[in-house]
Amino acid sequence: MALGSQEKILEAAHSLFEEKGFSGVTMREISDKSGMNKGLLHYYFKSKQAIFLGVFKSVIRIMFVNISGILERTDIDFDTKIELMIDAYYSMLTKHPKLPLFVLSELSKIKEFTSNTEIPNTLKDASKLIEENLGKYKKVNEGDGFHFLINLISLCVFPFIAQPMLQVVKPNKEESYSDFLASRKSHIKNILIHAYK
Amino acid sequence: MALGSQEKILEAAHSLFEEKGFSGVTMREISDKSGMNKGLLHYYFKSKQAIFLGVFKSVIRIMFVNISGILERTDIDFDTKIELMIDAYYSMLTKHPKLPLFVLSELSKIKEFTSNTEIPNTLKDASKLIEENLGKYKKVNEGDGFHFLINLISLCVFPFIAQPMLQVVKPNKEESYSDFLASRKSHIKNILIHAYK
DNA sequence: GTCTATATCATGATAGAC
DNA sequence: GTCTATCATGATATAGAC
Repeated sequence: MALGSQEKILEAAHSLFEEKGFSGVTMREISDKSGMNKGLLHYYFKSKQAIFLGVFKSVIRIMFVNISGILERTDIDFDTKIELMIDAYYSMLTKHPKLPLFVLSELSKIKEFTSNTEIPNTLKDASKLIEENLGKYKKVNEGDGFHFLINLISLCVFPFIAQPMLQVVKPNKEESYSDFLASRKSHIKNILIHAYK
Repeated sequence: MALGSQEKILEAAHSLFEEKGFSGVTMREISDKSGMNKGLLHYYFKSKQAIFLGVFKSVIRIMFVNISGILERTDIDFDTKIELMIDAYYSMLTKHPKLPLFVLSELSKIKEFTSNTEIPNTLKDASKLIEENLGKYKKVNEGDGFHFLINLISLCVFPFIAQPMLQVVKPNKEESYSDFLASRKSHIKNILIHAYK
């Protein structure tokens, strides 16, 4: 798959921004990593912020695309839905372990140009699905649908974003941190299913 | 409490770094916010990194000081320990909601000068306490002590650091996000106590 | 200890040749 | 579309007067 110049720029920018954040990356670095001339960056994008926005929008989609699909399904029971959502998060996190920390970190810094972006709209779509799909399961108490979702996401995502800190604290050094993360998958399923039974 | 020049610099730097990250802050900003002359910054600290390191060390201490104390206690039972630890995290997070995201984000970027810092040592201290104190409770399965600790931290901390994203997704708009966070406190206690019973 | 002045370099962005 | 050259600015850091 031969990438066009614009794609090359976005791809290089993606990996750089994800690693160092918006203000930690220079146009020169994006130019070097993508192999594209510095002038070209400004031919395709009017500014550094514009490149960042392009990256950020695609990254948000990666974060939510699998999960939305599962939330929408009505042909499976509660326990299966839990399993599939955890699988979906793990699939995303295994492919893109640094992605959630990047998104959350940048989102907390962006104040000025939040309104310029379509980010909130992309997110808001998930909001209805939560209420509609989780609310009707008897095992979830009235109004606890959102708690449930947050619990699931917290238990899956946090150990990934806190890896740099937790792998230092981890007691059993014979087991690698990625093995530990993998072992958590069934652990999380058990906890959630028991907690809501 | 009159602050010395060095403290003024660190205090201003703390709030700026926490908000915008290492590379998002300039020496000029620290100078302006602290009211200290730009030249003075270099009189007290040899570089921007040195200021950052001073801030980072104090911030790590804030994150762990309360929790370590509770882990060390042997005069209380399992359920009480859960409650106190959640209270300790909530106390810390309410005072410093942006602190964990800042620490984790910077920690994931720091590669080069990790070894120069004492950060890992500060963290490693918590490691022993986990095994020694949680391992002897019968309710925790063999080897699940670390899982338990990660669950507790994930459920407490993640909703704070993901606030910019989750408050957009949140379905019940009548309830504020901080009210939701507060209501989670008892929710988390219930889940953890039930899950390990 | 505090300040001004300045050195040195890197930054994002533009203009214009090809 | 692609490239070079350059601008204007802002960055960290230093030297030295007071």
